[in-house]
This record gives sequence, structure tokens and C-alpha cells, in this order.
Amino acid sequence: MTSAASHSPSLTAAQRRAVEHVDGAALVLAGPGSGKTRVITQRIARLISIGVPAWQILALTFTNKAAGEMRARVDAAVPKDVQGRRGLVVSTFHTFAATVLRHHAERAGLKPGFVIFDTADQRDCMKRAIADAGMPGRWTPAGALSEVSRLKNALKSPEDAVAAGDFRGRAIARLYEGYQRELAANNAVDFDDLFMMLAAMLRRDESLRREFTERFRYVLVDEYQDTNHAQFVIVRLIAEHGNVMVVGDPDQSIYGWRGADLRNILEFEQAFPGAVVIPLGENFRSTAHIVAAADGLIRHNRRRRHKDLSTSLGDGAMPVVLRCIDEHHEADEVVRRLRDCERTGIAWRGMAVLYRINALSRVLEDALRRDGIPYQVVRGTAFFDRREVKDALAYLRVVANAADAVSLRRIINVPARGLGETSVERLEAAAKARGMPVTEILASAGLIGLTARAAKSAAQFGDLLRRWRELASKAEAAALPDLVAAVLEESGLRTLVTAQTAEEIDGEDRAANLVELENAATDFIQERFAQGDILDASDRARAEALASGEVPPRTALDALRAWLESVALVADADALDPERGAVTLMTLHAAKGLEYPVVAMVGLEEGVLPHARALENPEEAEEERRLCFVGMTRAERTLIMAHSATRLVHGMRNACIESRFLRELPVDHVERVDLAGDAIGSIGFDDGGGPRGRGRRADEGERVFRVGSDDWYGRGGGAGTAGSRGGRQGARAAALRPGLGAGATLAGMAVGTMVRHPIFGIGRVQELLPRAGAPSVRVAFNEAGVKTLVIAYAKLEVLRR
DNA sequence: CCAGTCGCTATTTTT
DNA sequence: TAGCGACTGG
Repeated sequence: MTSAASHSPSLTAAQRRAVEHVDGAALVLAGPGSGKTRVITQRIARLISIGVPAWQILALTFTNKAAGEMRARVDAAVPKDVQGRRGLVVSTFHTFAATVLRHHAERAGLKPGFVIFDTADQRDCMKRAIADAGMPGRWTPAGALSEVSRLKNALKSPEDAVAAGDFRGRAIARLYEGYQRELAANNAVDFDDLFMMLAAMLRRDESLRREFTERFRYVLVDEYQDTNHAQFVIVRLIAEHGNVMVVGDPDQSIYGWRGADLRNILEFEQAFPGAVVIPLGENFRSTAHIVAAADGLIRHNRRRRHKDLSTSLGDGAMPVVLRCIDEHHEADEVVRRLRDCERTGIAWRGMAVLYRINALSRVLEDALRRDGIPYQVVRGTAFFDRREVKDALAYLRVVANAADAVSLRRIINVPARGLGETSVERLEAAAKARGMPVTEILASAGLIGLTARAAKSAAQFGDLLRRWRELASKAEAAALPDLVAAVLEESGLRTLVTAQTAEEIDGEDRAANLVELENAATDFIQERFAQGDILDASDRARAEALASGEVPPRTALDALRAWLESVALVADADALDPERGAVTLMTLHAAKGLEYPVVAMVGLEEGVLPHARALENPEEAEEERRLCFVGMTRAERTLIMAHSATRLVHGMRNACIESRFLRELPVDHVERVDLAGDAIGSIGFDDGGGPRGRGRRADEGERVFRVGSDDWYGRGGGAGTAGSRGGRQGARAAALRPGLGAGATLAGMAVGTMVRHPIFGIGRVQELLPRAGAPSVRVAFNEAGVKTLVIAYAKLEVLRR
């Protein structure tokens, strides 16, 4: 994350303008590698040095990592004799919003102790909302949630959605309403609520707004291209005075699916009239061919704000486009090249492998492990996604928030306490009827129709919960780890998990994960909680009140809530450890803001990048192109861009088309290496067997078909390639699978596959004809007789066999 | 109530 | 492939 520019002693004229900007609005358009982080931190340091009290400065980022780095660098930049770094708020948007809501819970319409629901919890709530509304089938929880999210990011209530109201809109509004009801019943908010509620509160409550406007005289927003409408409104309300500097790059906007609104940056000057615009186009990171290639790619986007990119570094090597046989070959080849780089003296930590989807990491991990190369996969939430860790957290969340029925449901019978589905439903029904949380009703379970045994068990469990809650509210904050330990012990979770660990022979050490969780609690108390939250630390009056004992010291319950909140807001990128001497593997999204001497991008195929689900409209396709641009511009000197002729997707081997983005690269700045040879696609549908040997080539008795990629590219309706054994399964799955890229349906075919032709109708494949350049099939049609068809041209649709 | 099995489906990215 | 939900038998 260290910018190359940070090592150069002086600022460019443009950078200086940005650093020296004081009052009024400014938009810094910071191209990749333009020294953005440096500009931001130096500007903060400078504001402080010219006498602006640090507590009047608010800097917002999107990840904890970025916030941490910014804090550290401001620290380093502010002269030590200046006392005044105190109270500076550098926070993620999410943490900032959550903290404000916690401080003003009642004003926001929340009960203290509210929790932030993660994606799984959200799905749970939505599932119930769908069931309650009596409309299952039509809606998947994920689909409904993304609609609701869209509305929330645009600050639309269910009523607004109705008003917009066609049939579909009304259905969504109903689910939205039901979903909100579920959240409220659990005393929970989702990620989007953080902003929606904060924006609403700031709008509604003038005194609060004034408090913020007067406190934060200087507002700074990093990665501004990623802000959504709600966040924009928050920034505008706080920065009513107009002293706001936003820094971003529309070409690196990759969070549209999360509601990021490109208009925020494209129309900044309208929102803040008189704003100064400072373009930073000079790239201090990458050598010239890399910059030229990336620039050539991004120019294909229409909706952008062009800025010239330039670099003063030398030409360097051209990006290499690798064409591989399949994902194993691709991984081996990338690893081989990384090894070559290492031999030339580049440390492992200076290398990264980037991919569009997490699923692609596995093959790479295998290849790296086999070669004994150290690597780290950047996935911040991975630890908290483990079953035993989620269970432990669910217990703690119930302690922190008695209304959390979603978490309670998760752990009420883990370990088994004889409280199955039926008992839980009875408990929930009774709780609902009395308007009480389920946890409160456990003690009187005998009165509501549970069997005697279940009632006894429920009462015991209720006792446990009460004890923990009492412990939490009486103990001091430092006792948080003891509380966690007590819960793990007394719930029986530790015993259960230890037993499971012993049973699984080569499974991972689940018990150790629980210990790890306890350590995390200890760390949190010692490192983060001790400093108070972002508003505490900066609010002198409060700090003094705390010191003098006027305000009661915080309890383990407060600590627990704060910890759970921080856990809910970890980002994948937060897991990155740049110090580790290891190759870094991560998604393109996680790679934003980082840089490495050597970068390899894999899976550059239609359907992967651009992703098949992101091709429904041109705007999404442009976002995919930006994603590719972000990946390329992470590279300082060496850039490898690999794609494969076939790839295993959902256990099925598919032929693949080279990504359109590779074709858009300016030919003068790219070197192409075709490792798949003349025999292009190696098609074999027998996959799903054990691990493949390394360096796999098309010589394992598989049929080798040529798939003229020129013919495939951008063409609609072309059907797939042929298969050998196992074709039945392949054909079926391919026919049912949503297309990998518009029109280019890559179906598997075998003798016997049923196909449909737009003119000839339905027929059965009789023979596969692997003719070089024009793989064909002979099909016996029911009506039209036997025809020989070139797969790439005939609009064949593969049917169920 | 629970464990096991079968079959279906697969939003990709993340706070 | 894998994870989840529905179903079944003990």
C-alpha cells in the first residue's frame, strides 16, 4: 500500500495544490499510482500544522486497513512537538455511522445494544419476510435483498417504492417492509441501514446536524467514486460549510453493485458549486507499457471523465497475455513465472495474483503449495465464517442483544439440548403473542405447551443466558475475555467442538479457532477498546468526564457490543499483511489501492471477467472493464494476464472465450504468448475425478478440438464444443446453466445429445466431427433429416438428454 | 428429535 | 463441486 510517490522527496505542482488546499470544496481526480494517499495524509498534516485543531478534521475511508494506514502516516507526518493530533477522526464510513448511531441510538429509533446483521442473518430475515408475505418461489432472498439494498442506498423507504409503483415495485415494497419488521424485531440493522438511518437522523435533527457541522470543519473522503447516494447525503449534510475534499477516480469505480453512484464524482461541482478540480494523472508506479495498455483499455468506456495518464518511469516490459489450456495449466504457468521473478531478486511479498471470483483461488493455492511457495489469501471474513466461530459469536450476540432471535435460533440447540424445530416454533409463537423476546420466555416454557423435557431444558438455557448477561453488565470492560471464556465453557460449545476436532482425522483444528477468537477479544480490549471510540477519544469533555469518574466506566457488556460491531465491519482487505514474505492472492476488488512489482491476473475470459452476471447492461460491462483496469494498474513492472481455453465451472468443464478486454488492449503494448498451441481447446468432460497431474496437456486421450476464437468472439448464438465420456452430464448442465456471456453459450455435446436448431427443429447428435478450424456435428433431426453443422455458426441449443 | 441421504441449484464482487 | 433443503427412518 506504500505509494511509490511517498519515497520521492518533492511534490508535483498538482500534488502541491491538493496538499495546500484549505477552505472550500475540492475534487482530486487521482489516477492510479498518482500519490493519492500521500496527498491526503500530507494535507491533513498541513492543516494541523497551520493551526486547525485535529479534532475538527474528519477523514472517511472504506476499509479499516486504509483508515489505519492513513492514521499511521499522519502520525509520521505531524511533528512530534505538536500536541494536536488528538481527536483526529480517521474512520471507515461504516464505523463512523455505527458509532454515531450507537451514541444516539434512541434518537435514531434504535434500542441500545442493537447489532449489525451480516449477510447470512439478512438472508434469514428476508426468508421470513418472503414467507410471511406468502410469496415464496418468485423471490429468492438474495434477489429481494439486492432490490431492498438498492432502495436503501437511494434513501428510499418502502412507501417510496410503492409510490414508484408498478406491480413489481409493490411486491418489492412489501418485502422491504416485512424485512425491516424482522430487523426491528431482532433489534438489528443491516449495512445499508447504517447510512440510511444516519442520513435520516441528520436531516431530521437540526441540533445534531449542527453539532457535527460545527465539530467537523474539514471533511475528507477517500475513494469517493465508491460512495452511494446515502453517503453523499451524509457528507453534504456534515460539510454544510463546504470545506470538503474528496479524492477518487471514476475509472476505478468498482462498487456499483453495492450502490456506488458514479454521479457523485462526475457531478461533484454541481453539488458543491465553486469546487476546485485537481487532476493527478501522473503515474509514479508503473512502467510505460503497463500504463499505456491500461489506458488503452479504459478508453473503451464511454461514461467517464477522461484524464491523461502518463508515467516518467521507463518503458519496462510489456504486459504478457498468456493463453493456457485449462486452469491447472494456467496456475502452473503463473507459478513458474513468479518463480522466475523471484530468481531475479523480487521478494515473494512483491507479487500478487488477482482474480475476479474467489472460487479461482483454489487451483492457484494448490499450485503454490505444491511448489512450496509461501502465499496468503486475503479474505478478512474467512475466519468469522467458520461454523464454530459463528456459533460462538451467535451466543455472544444473544448476550449482547436479547432480541436477537436469529442468533438464538442458531445456537439454541448447539450443542443439542433437546430443543428441536417444534419447540423453537412454539417458543417463538408464544414470544410473538406476548411481545417479548424469546430469551425472556425460556423460563416459563412449561406454560406454553412444550413437553416437560423440552421445557426443563429451555428453562436451564434461559438461566444460563441470564447469568451471562448479569456477568457482562457487572464486570468491567477488561473482563471481556473472561466473559467469552465463560460462555464457551458453560454453553458446552467448547466441549462439543473439541470432540468434533478429535473425530475428524485431517480436519482443521476447530477448537483452536475458538481459542483464536478469545485471543481476538483480548486484543480488542487491549488495543482498540482502550482508546475509546472515535467520538469518545475526540470529545474532550467526555474524555475528562470519564477520567474524573463522572461517567460510569464501561462494562464488559459495552465492550462486547463494541467488539461485535468491529467484527461485523471487518473487510476482506483488512486481512492483508504486507510484511509477510508471501505471494498475495486476492480478488480484484480487494486489490484496489495496492501495488506490487509483479502482478498476475488469471481467468481473463468472457463470463469470468467480464462476469456473466454483470453483462445485463452496458453500465455493468463498463464496471467490469474498470475492474480489469484496476487490476492492471496494480503492477509496477511485470504484468501477466492469463486466460484458459477451458475451465471447470461448478464441476463441469466449459470451453472459454478470451475476455473482450484482452482484445481491447493496444497491440503495441502487449506481448501475446499462446501456450495452448495450435490445438486449441482441450475438451474433456470426464472431470470431477481426482486431482489432476501438474502440467496437464491435451494428451490424455482427450479429443482436441479447435475452437477458432475469432469466430467466437462477440458473436451471438454460437453453441458449444464437443465432449467425450461423461457428455451426458456435461450437456445437461450446460444447457441449464445461464449463459457465460451473452449469446456465446458454451454447451457440452456428445453423441446422443438432444439439440434444437432454429430452423431444423429438434434432433439428436449422431457424430462429432473435430475438424480443425470448424468443429462440427452431424445431427439427425426429427423432421429435417440428417445435417452436418459447424458448431460455432449453427445456432444450436443443447437440450436435456 | 436427530442423523443420514438424495437431489437440486448455483448473484460475483463486500461492508 | 459443494452446500442447502427436503425427506425418511430410527
